[in-house]
Amino acid sequence: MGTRGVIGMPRVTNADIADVLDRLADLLELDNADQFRLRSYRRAAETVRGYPEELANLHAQRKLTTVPGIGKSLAEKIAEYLDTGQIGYLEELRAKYPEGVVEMLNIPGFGPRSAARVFQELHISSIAELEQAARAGRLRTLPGFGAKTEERLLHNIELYLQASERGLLADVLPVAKGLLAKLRALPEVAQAEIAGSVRRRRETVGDLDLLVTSEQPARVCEAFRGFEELVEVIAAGDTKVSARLESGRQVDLRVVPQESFGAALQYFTGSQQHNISVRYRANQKGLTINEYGVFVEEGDAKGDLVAGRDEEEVYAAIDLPWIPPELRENRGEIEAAEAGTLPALIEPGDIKGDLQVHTRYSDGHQSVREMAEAARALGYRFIGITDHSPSLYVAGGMTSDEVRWQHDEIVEANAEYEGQGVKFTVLHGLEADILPDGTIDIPEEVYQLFDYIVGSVHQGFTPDADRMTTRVVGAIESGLIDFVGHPTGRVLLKRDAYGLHLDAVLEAAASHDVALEINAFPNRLDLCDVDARRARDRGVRLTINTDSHDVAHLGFMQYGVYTARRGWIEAADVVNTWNLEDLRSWFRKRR
DNA sequence: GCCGTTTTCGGCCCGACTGTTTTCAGTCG
Repeated sequence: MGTRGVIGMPRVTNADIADVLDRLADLLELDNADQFRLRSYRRAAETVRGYPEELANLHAQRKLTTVPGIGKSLAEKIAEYLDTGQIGYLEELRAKYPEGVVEMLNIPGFGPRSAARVFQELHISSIAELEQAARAGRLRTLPGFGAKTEERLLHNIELYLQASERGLLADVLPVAKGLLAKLRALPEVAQAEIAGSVRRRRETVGDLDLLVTSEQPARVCEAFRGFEELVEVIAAGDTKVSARLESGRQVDLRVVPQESFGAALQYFTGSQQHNISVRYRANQKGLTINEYGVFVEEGDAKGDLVAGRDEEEVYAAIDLPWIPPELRENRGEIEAAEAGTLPALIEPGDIKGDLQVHTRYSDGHQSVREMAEAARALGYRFIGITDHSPSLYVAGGMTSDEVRWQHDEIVEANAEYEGQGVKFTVLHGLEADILPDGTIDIPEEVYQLFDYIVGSVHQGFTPDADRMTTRVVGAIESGLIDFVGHPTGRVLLKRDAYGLHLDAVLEAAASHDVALEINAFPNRLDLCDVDARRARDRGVRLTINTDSHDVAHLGFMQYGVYTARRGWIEAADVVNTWNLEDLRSWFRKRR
């Protein structure tokens, strides 16, 4: 932030712009701005983060205000940022509130009103100073702050400093399912579901939301508080419990009556922006929606309940079909639902095989045969073995001799399957390095043995987006590779994507009919949802693969499918949902 | 801040829990 947008500097991405808008919103909160004005900034940030077109391009065409939620004022600020790398208004606010005060907003239970007050009235401008003041009992001099507030604050500062970060979906989902099973086993519980971002299958999640229906909500809350997984109860009433897991992750349980289940599930699934749009739409129709149901609006009196038992009913009340949770990000799903153009999303069962799998020939843990058998057990029709090419020494890249031995093994396995009448095929692929000079690491003398080639970047990362783009586009145009593995190189919670001009990559992929991978490994999920959607919109084919290095990894396929669903992807867009014959003839086109 | 087949002004989603302010503001989701 702050220095982008200057000629010759890395291109400003939508994510950069979204970050700036969020930072503006943080500062405006401290400044006690009107809540609706604030919402405009937050909403715009979320829209921009998921927007399929680069705002930098739109700005060049003077079309920023075509983005929903961006009017004259925000367009000017975004334009200023794109042109100069700065926003005067943002700098003004920054001068007013030190960075340390903005950071206080991250402390649980300590919001903008509190942060602004301790700064203005006690001149506290960092979390360290805040902690000192609380210890010294100086905060209670402020009206509304008591000893208990100080005590809680100190505890919450500890929590923030331990940074209970977002977690990978694959780490949190099993925990959520475990808690769900325990809730379902309670005699007072009628129905229980996971809600929140976990249900929307976001790639990383913060809190965990659980929803239960019961006639005896207080008893359910009581029982939940006793779960051994909870190390601390943050807040607890008769219908709601907030607690913390040992990992530091917060869990929120809500209990509602059965007739409200659908309304509550819809509400607690979010996203917040999706719900705002849903409720606004309800208001337009003379209805009001809360977590207990859809009601006819009748002034101040509680109107008649018209829906709420299940989600279908809730959406039907506002004349929409049910919308899959993965799409509920306010990225056009409501408009698509209204127009009857929601995608028929890909499902895990559509996948017929995994096309990126490693064995002991490079850095995998098992043999070709063991991986094949594990894939068969999953009900697949084929598996593609793709060990590393020679230049990736660190990962045991194969020599040409090893490629031949592996090939013999695969031929033998296939012969055996055929002899037994088993409809299962092992494909021989290669994960070839796209080298820093743009060439692709394929041993020429064995090239003809491969059914297909995956091109991936593993070394020579550079922050120079132009050079990275040239490399990847060059690989696509070489005619040698069938798809690009983990195209942006990001590692969730660890490493950002190397800068890549995705538009150029998509254009090349579309015109050369090269697919892009959605790598299903839980810390990659690369392409991400938004990029996958952009690819699909450009007519680029996709493939979802686990990049397994162990039989246990084959089960990661579900996470790739979730990401694809969040990217509005249908089965036909994904080459490994095709029949083996169709897939093979697509591979052969290139040979 | 944005937005407009009821509006270019006046709307903008809604409720639970906490601490302390005896009627509510702040925070969160």
